[in-house]
Parts: sequence; structure tokens; C-alpha cells
Amino acid sequence: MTQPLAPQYNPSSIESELYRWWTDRGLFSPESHAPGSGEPYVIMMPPPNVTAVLHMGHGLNNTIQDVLIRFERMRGRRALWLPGTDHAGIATQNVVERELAQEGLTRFDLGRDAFVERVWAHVRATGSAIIEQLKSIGSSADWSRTYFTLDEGLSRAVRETFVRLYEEGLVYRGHYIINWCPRCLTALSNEEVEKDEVDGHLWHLRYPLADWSGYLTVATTRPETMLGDTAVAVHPDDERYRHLVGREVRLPLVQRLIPIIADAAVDPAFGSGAVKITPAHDPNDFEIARRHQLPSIDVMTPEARISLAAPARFQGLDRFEARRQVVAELEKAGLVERIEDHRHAVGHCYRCDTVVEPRLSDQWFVRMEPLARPALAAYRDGTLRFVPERRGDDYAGWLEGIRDWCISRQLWWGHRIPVWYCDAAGCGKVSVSRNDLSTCPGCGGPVRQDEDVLDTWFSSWLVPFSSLGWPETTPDLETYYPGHTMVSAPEIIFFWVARMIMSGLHFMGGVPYTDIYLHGTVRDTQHRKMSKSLGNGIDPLEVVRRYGADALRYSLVSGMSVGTDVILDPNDLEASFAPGRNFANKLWNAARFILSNLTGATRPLAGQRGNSVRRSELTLADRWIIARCDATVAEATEAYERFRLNDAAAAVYRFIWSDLADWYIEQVKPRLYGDQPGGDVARAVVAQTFDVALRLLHPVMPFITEALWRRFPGRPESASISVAPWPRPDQRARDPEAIRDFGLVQELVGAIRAIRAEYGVQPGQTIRAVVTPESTVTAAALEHERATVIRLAKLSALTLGESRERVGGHAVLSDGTAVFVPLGDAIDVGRECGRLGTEVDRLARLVESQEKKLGNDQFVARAPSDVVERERQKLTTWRDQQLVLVKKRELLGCV
RNA sequence: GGGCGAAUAGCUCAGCUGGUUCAGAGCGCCUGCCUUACACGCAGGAUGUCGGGGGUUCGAAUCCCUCUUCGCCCACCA
Repeated sequence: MTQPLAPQYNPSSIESELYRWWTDRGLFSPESHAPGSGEPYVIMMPPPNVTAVLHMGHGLNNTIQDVLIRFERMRGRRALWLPGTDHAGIATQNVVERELAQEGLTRFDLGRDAFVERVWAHVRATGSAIIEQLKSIGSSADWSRTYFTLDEGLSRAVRETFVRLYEEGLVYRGHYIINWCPRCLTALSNEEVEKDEVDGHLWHLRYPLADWSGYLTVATTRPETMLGDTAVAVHPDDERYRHLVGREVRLPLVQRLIPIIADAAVDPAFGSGAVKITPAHDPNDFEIARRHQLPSIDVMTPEARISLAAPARFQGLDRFEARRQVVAELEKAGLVERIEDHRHAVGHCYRCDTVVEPRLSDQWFVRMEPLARPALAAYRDGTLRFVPERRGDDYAGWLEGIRDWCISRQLWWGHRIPVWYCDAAGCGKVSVSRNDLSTCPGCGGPVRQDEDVLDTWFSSWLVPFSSLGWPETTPDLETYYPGHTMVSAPEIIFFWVARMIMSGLHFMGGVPYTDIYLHGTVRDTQHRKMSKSLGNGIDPLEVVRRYGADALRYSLVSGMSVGTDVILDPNDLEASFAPGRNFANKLWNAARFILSNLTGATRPLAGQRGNSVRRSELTLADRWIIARCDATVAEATEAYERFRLNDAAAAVYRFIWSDLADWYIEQVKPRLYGDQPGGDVARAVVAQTFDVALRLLHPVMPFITEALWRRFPGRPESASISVAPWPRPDQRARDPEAIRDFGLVQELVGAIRAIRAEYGVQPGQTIRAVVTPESTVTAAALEHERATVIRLAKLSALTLGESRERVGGHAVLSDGTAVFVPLGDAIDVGRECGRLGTEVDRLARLVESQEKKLGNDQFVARAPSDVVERERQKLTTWRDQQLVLVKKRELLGCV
């Protein structure tokens, strides 16, 4: 204790200082807090985008990880939480391109090298912002190991991976239909396409037969693609069209003659049963075209404008403008049979929400099936555990239907594909190399490197080992691979989690972690995802400023149960975060009181040392709080272990507020003041239980618990709660009798307080109470805590025995103990009769239904005997209570 | 089109293996208190057909079926 604490906790005045103190001492590095000892425990932080600004999703994700890592750190594990940032190819490139657009420039104006340099400058300027923000919510990651996915080391890992997979035949270049974003001007993987239901139309178009003898109707949702049609397909068994197969239609507007073919992929029941085939703009059509050796005509530019391959009047039109014009012309020609409303899923770019265009192009792919097989096996054999369990089905389902991964991106920001082409006539060698090439290994001539970069996720899927130094065999790699817990969101399973497992198995021979905890999404009260565009976001830093990081963390943790979403109200921060702030303030004030009453080091509660508190020195209340504390240790520990962070927080909250503050501290006060007998015992009990509570709470509320814990007298200056040993349940602390007996004391005080409130007894006025204990045990307990009852119920006297008076307030405790508070004139007899009457009626109903239950032979015969016994006990108790109250009513002369 | 989840107090949610947390917590609301740790507090209180219907069982908020509403994920019927 140095200076007295202010009556109101002010988080901002201590948080940054404490954080600096932690990092100065290197407490977040596993080496420093447990040198060479303890089993490693590793969490890989999902690397935020390097340009990201902290939002609630980060807040939730990182709070969970921090709780887990702090918990395991205190349990003595060599806890490593490894952070990093992701270069985030498309996202970051978009940011800088937008910046350029402000200056009226495009990346093409700068050229590749200058543009990349510009992105680096941007990253260097803003790059550490998200890291600093993560620190301000208390994240105890080992920042000394922070990586960036474009670092030299990780780049080497990326290249090694690409080359090895190529050598194994798992990376290949192919000419396929891929998802193309016409705004980002790049290919996307299937996972990067978000399907949204859109109200569209189904156009039924008439294609005249070549000899003008009739027409064939096709149905399409994208009429503009007809400009690139090279066939019409029907099902081979479709009687309606069988006679047309092999003949030709004249493609309207283009006047190209195209064949009518038969292919089993056509669904005769959909639309007209005839499909226009546009091999360059639809994956199905592409497959059909391959089977029938049809030509592809690409009628769109990368920007999704109509290309030179289409008739001149359409060239240069945007795809949607082209759609209108194509339809208009067809209508004029009488070739539109009808237009149906049609709701269907349309792919959108996950970065810019532009409608994705299927496009035929040369891209690099990873053959996924061989990688997926072991990843699936690791789930099936129980190596991987998902929390919540059902998420494992999502994982397995995706792996089962896995498709090859398109990894090339037509961007400039990212890992350049390590492939060099030789253009020399007669050579044309394609070289895949770990080192940069300047000449062709085949002919010695000049080479040019592939222009494309790799999908961002191609570097992040390696993080569990690339961040530890792979492909080198570093000590870090040997110690911290494999890790343990992955904390992520369900939508990241496919992008990242599953792929990390595949790469881990393939390159390291084992899964990167075993437990996969998938949390929910932060939403507003209308259950909408918080987003910038909706303007329903809550800035975590604003919450930190107003309520403190601990309050933020407490609210996130307690608002979330395993796998459920967290709902916060952006319009009422008070509702969401005041509970956490209030709790912090409660702790602060409890500590203020406790610490001001500790004069020095306290006696140990249990142990062999000479001055240990002996059991015989403990009061009933002491034994009770020690037992409650012990139960809380067990409860919280189990909850943390099971990822039930909300349960852990609730257990500690309950203990601190309801048990320690409301009851124990209130009852122990007289013993703490001055030099009372037993004061040293009281101080020992209150100090020890509060110390334990702070430790149990530390993972959730690290700042305030550290600030208070450090202030205990006798604490070494260097001690930090963040590496204090985790409390363990103690068999000797278990004390069911104390729980029961002190429970009666609490009940009695509550009963008297209720009577006081009921009859408006002035708060300052003391009254008498006469209590008729149901048993000698009850009598002993009440006798023992007589002073407690007197003080907390504000009594002038507490008499155990029968009362001769009649007029007053009556109550009965759960064990049948009768309580009488003589109030004389102050009481309205009629009112008291009514009050007791309601209570008697309530008990009568309980007794009646209980008698029915126990009168049921089936119940008595079939229910387990302990259940039956318990139910009998209940009946007896309720009867006793009822009896007591009935007698009271008689005494009062109620009618 | 397939799969999954949710529905409990005005709000946000606990309630895990059917019976001792069984109808709960916090916020909000009502009444009274500036009781020297805390008004970001203390004490007392009100509020529920546990979404509807059916079933299993001695016993259902809890298990099964079904309906309704909401949400999410997956899907190449153009």
C-alpha cells in the first residue's frame, strides 16, 4: 500500500502503464516467465490484415485468445501466443488504389515497381496501428515474434511450398473457367466468392433454325452472353428435340451458325429444356464444350465490357448495358418468347462486392484432393476437436467436396509466382524455382517471370510453421509445433483453418493444433452483422476509453456462450458495457476496503508453517467463504478448460459480488476494525480469498486484477499476477456443513430485512427478533453468528426460543425455523394475516402436488430411490413450514 | 434445392447427463436508503402459458415428431 485508492476506478489512468510494465518485463514471451519448464501451449493469432482497423470482431476473437493464453500461462505452461499481420493482397491493394484514385491515378500510371513500393510505404506508415490497438485491449501476445506474411522468412516458406507442390504434381497451370472480379481485375478462389440471392429474370430466347424452318427456345439468366454462344444443347433423351440434334441454329444478332448438340448434363425439366452454350463464360458450358470439341468465344474484356469478338455495335458496352441492349434488339426482332422473374444466387467478390464474372483464363491451381484426404482422416480419428462440435461437420463436408484451389491472382501486391518462362524459339521452357532466375536453365536465354502473385491465403495457410522459421529447423519450430488451440470464426474454416491443417499434415507430418474453437459473430440488436457500411458498428477503442479494456472484455466474454453470437446495442453502450465497468468498480472498492485493513503480511490459511491459521480459529462465516472460494476455483477452472468463458466469468462474479462483498466483508467488518480478537484470522481469510478471486478473474480482466493484486502488503515489487500460480481446489476447504449453516444465517437476515421493508421500519431503527430454531444444528449456527444477524438485520436483540408476543411480522426459514419480529402498533394485523395467508396457500399448493407425486405408485416404484427420498424431504419441509405459519395465523387471530 | 442453429422476464442471455440452482442472472422497472469500500452502491420487490401443437416418460424448458418465425452455411438447373 502506497497511496490511498480513489473511490472510483479510472481504467485509463492505469491500463497503458500496466501494459508497458508487462512488456518491459517480457512477461508475454514464454522464455521469460517459465524458463525451460512447463509444457508449451501455443495459440496462433489469426493475423489481422495489415491495414485493418480494430473492430468488435477482432475484439471478440482476441479477447478469447487472450483469456485462454493467460489461463494457461498461470497454470505454468510455456504459453506462446504468436501474432502477425497479413499482407492481404486484394484488400490492401484496393486501399492503396483508392488512395491513388484520389490523386486521379491508377496503378498502371505508376507501373508495377512504383506501385508495390507505394503499398510498402502505406504499410510501413499504418502497419503497426492494428497491433497497437490489440495491445490496448490487453492482448498478451509475444510481440517480439510478430511476423508479416511478406517477410523474407515467410516468403521463403511460400516459395518452398510452391516448388515442392509443383514437384509433387500438386501445383499445376490450367486453362479453365475461374471466378473473375471485373473491378479488382483478378481471379478469385471459390471461397472468395460470396453467393447472394438476387431477384433476376429468366429470358426465353428464340434461336431460329438455320433453314428458317422454325426456332429453338433457350432460357438464360444472362442474355448478353449469347454473343459468345457456340452451340445449343438438349438432353439426348428429350423427345421434343431429338429430331433437331445435329442440325444448326442461326445465332441471333450475330448470325453465326451453331450446332444443336445432345448432352446428358442438360436438365430437360428446366426452362425450355434447351441450353445455350457459352464455353468462355460458364463453367458448365465449358465442360460441355470440351466434351463436344466446341470453340470458345470470349466476348468480354477483363473489365466485363463486350470485347472485339462481338458485333461492333456491342463492343465496349458494360455487361449490364449490353444485357439491356441485347434484350431490346431481340425483342424488336420478336425473338423474346417471355421473361420470367427468377430468384437465383449470384456470386459477388468478397472484397468489393462486384458481381463476379466466370471467365476463361490460364491460372495456377493446387490439386486439393490428396491434401484433403489426411485432413479428413485427422477429423474422423478424433485428432481434431471442434468446439462447438457440430462445426466439424462443416469442415468435413467441405473437404469431402473439395475442388482445386485457384492460387494465382492478377495483382501486384503479394508473393510473385516463382515461375519463369523462356520465350526462345525451340526452347520455351517453364522453370519453377526456389531462387530468382535471370536466364533460362534450358537454353541460357532470357526469361520472364510469371506476372501473377499468389492468393493471400497461400501464405497464411503456412503460418503455424512458417512463423516459427520453417523451412529451417529452428529451436522455435521444434518447441512450438504443433500448437494447441485455434480460435477463429466459422466463416474462416475454409479460407484458413482447413488449409492450415492440410499444409501442416503435408509439410510437417502432423496437424498444427488439436482444438478448434469457433466463436460467433458480433451483431447489433437486430442481429445484423456489425459493419462499416451499415453504420452499426461499435468502436472497441471508444469502449476502452469510456469503460476500460476490462469492461470491454468482460462484456464480450459474458455475452457469449460457446458458439453463439454476441449481441451488442450500438445505440446503448451503457446497456452493454456498464455491467463490466460496475464490476470493475466493485472490485476496486472491495480492494480499497480490504487493503486498507491489512496492516502487513497475513498469516497463511493452510500449511505447515508455525503461524498458519488453525481450523479451530475459524468462525462459521470464515469456513463458509473459504468453502465457497474453493468451489469457485473448481467451477471457474473447469469452465475455462471447457472454453465456457462466460460460465467462468459468472462464477467469479458471483463469488466476488454476492458472497465476498455482500456477505463476508459485511460480516467480518467488526473483526477488522482496530485490534479485535480474531482480527488476524479475519484478515488472513479475506486476503486469501480475495487473492484467489483476483487470480481466477485475471484472464478476463487483466488490468484491474493486476493493479489490485500488486498492492497486497508484502508483495515483491517484481511479482505479476499474470504469472502467479493458478489456484487449485483444496480438499480441506470443502465444508458442506458451513455452506448449509451459514445459508440459514443468510436466510434469517433476509427474512428480517423483508419484514422491515414490508412494514416500513425506518432504516435507522433497531428492532427485536425472536427465532425458534427447528433443530439444535440451526440453533448452534445462529448462536455462533448471533452478532452477524444482529448487525446485518439491525436488531436490538436476538432471542432464540419461543415468543410470548403475538403481534408482529412472521416468517419461516427453509428448515422450518420460525422467525418472529414483534412490531406492536407498527403493524397492521390484517395485512400480516393476508401476507401469511398467501404464503400458507403457496405452501399448501406445493404440499398438495407433492403428495400427489409421492402418492403415485409408478413414481415411487420407478424413480431412483435418492430422487424419491429427496422429494419426501421436500414434502416434510413444506409441511413443517406450512404448519408453523398456520400456527402463527392462529396466534394472530386471523380469520 | 440441401444442411445447421436459435426461439425462456420489457432487453441480452444462462439453464450441460430429464428429477436440488428449475423457472434463473445482468440490464431495465417499482419502493426505501448519501448505513465511512463502492449511488458504477445497499436493502426489498414486481414481471414468464420456457414460440404453437402433438408424443415419449412416474416425471419435460430439457428427449422425439410437427408447424411457425428468425438467422447462418453450402449448392454449376442455364
